Amino acid sequence: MSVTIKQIAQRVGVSPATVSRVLSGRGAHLISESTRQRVWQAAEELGYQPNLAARSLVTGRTGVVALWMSQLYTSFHARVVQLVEEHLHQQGYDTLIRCISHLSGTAWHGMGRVDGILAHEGAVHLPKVWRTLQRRRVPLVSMGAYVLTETDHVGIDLFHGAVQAVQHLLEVGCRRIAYLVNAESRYAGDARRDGYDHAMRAAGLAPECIIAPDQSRAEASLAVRRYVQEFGLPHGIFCHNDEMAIGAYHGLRLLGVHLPDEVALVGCDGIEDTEYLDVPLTTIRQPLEEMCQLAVQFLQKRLAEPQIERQSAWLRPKLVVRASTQRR
Amino acid sequence: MSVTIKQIAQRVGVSPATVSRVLSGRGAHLISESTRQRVWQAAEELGYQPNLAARSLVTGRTGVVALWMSQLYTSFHARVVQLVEEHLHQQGYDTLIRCISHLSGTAWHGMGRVDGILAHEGAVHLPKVWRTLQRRRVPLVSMGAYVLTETDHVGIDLFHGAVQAVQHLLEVGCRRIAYLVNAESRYAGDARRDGYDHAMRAAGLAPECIIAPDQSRAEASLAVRRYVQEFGLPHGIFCHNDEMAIGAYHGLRLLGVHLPDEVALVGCDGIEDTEYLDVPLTTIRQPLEEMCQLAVQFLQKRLAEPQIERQSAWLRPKLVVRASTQRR
DNA sequence: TACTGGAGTGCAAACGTTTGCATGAGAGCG
DNA sequence: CGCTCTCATGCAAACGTTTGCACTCCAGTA
Repeated sequence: MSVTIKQIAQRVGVSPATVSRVLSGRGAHLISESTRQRVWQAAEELGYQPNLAARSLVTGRTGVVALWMSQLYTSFHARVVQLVEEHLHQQGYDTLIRCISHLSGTAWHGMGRVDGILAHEGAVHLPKVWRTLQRRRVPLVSMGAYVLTETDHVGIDLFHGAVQAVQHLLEVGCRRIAYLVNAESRYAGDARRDGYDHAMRAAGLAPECIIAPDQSRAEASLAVRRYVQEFGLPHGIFCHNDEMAIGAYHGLRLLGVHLPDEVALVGCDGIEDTEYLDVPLTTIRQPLEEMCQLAVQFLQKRLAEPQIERQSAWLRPKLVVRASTQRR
Repeated sequence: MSVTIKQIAQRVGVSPATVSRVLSGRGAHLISESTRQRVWQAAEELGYQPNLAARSLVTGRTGVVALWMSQLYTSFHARVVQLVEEHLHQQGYDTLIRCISHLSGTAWHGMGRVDGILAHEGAVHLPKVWRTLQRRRVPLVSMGAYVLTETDHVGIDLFHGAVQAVQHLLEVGCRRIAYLVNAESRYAGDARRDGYDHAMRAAGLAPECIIAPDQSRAEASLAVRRYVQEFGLPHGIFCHNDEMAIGAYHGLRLLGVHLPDEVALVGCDGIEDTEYLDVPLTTIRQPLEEMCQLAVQFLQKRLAEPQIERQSAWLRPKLVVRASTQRR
């Protein structure tokens, strides 16, 4: 059906081996200039496309990297996908995407399809999954705020991010500062939570939590309204992420609360949406460009030299001050 | 290095053919119950994982589908990716993602890696790309508002969407209604534009355009401000998409214009962000769930029976009325 | 008893590459 | 002329599956 190197070989009058050496690039320097040209031309004319399965079978490489995402709901995640895909593409890899949030089982058939895995956030933390990966020795880079330190990883230091957020709120005069978080993230060794607690205690203040059942805007909005009705208005709210911050913003608006004079609000992650609200939100921006680039770089290094020791980087997020914390 | 069917065959005391029949599932019914069990057990014990390259080589199938996205910036695109990945996963396929916006060249090496392609929006319209696909006879489903009708496709009828938007604006009393669009989309046979023009002329009104250099919020905001300063305030604005609508909202707010009393605003696509603004935006919601599901279904059908005739569906978007067009 | 048929299994040939090793032809040198 | 060395190429064995065909039993039937 499709064109093979044999057909090209026949047409040019050389052996398949020669054609392979020219077209795969691996042995092109061994072949004479004139033969090389004739092979390229024949390949062009016949519309040759290499059979990648056959190539993989013998080389053991696929040229594909899997990107495991813990979720894929928001523009934040879209941005990660975009950046990773872009960098992988530049390095000649294709990107296989796999979203963990709606998995039927833990077993993944397609591991043999990829040369390595980039895992964002918790995608890879399930002990069962992690053990499987270890057993099969799949090159893996974990990245994001919630990272697996047993393997190569690029972390975002959101402990520090949370500390910055709280300190900023203290500076603009807040004393009662609440932390808005979803029920799940509350316990999972969450660095934001730890940073918040740490900064509050350092300031001699009592931490308090507003807990929403999930990370959706709607639930965040609801949770904030309930909380305010029961416990009164805090001076400031630090939110687990920007999505929840937008929910909080929404909830406060429904209550007729004025930002930033009555409540100061800080989000986390740095998505574009918080910038376009009537009162743009102060946030902690994650350096996603750097993270994605570094993660791809780590993986590539690992693929080239499997035996090198563990690669690790921690990136600092940056406080971006906007109207939601700027009091007159 | 890794476990093969030969090793399993040896351990169980049968031929590789038998093992293959059991584990691939393709010939399992031919094999006796007891042998089948022994093979499964041995495979389990040895931690067998099939070599997918070898399998692909002989079957000609890969179990991977490519998703071509025209862009990947917004939550709208994230949602498409998520839905497609979910449906493909359910059908046993892995998803290879490829974003067209930052391509180095038109040639794609990895076509042989996939069984078929799902292309969202303009991803596949370049004549060169389209011809290549035709030549290679890659199963292809085009989907979105801007669709390739020469192949299987699931379209969103945004001509009708735009008509609904304009009619709605007319109903709430607008006469001067402008269309906010980016420079590129302006000419590309854009259905929104055509629908807008059609509805305006049907109402005996003159179309007018606000043109931004690109689809970004920032440029949309700027374009609207410039336009208003030069030509005065229209009664209503229909925006090419929600991102631009948010930009317009932002621009109008900077001008101190009040929504919806001074200007009524309608977006397009139906992303979540427009719902959480201080004045939630009326929009035209695309039925993405249905689109993605249908697209996957079409592709599957095509893969099962390559010779069937062209599959086509057109879905109607839905007007979602919110505060930005509800005058008191 | 001889024949038919089906159930269970094995043999061996693909599938399209890559690559270690061998080969042959010249060229350069003494 | 004979030797060595390099350059360009070919040979053939992998890589791990799947699958058409053939074979062997054994039970059922005439």
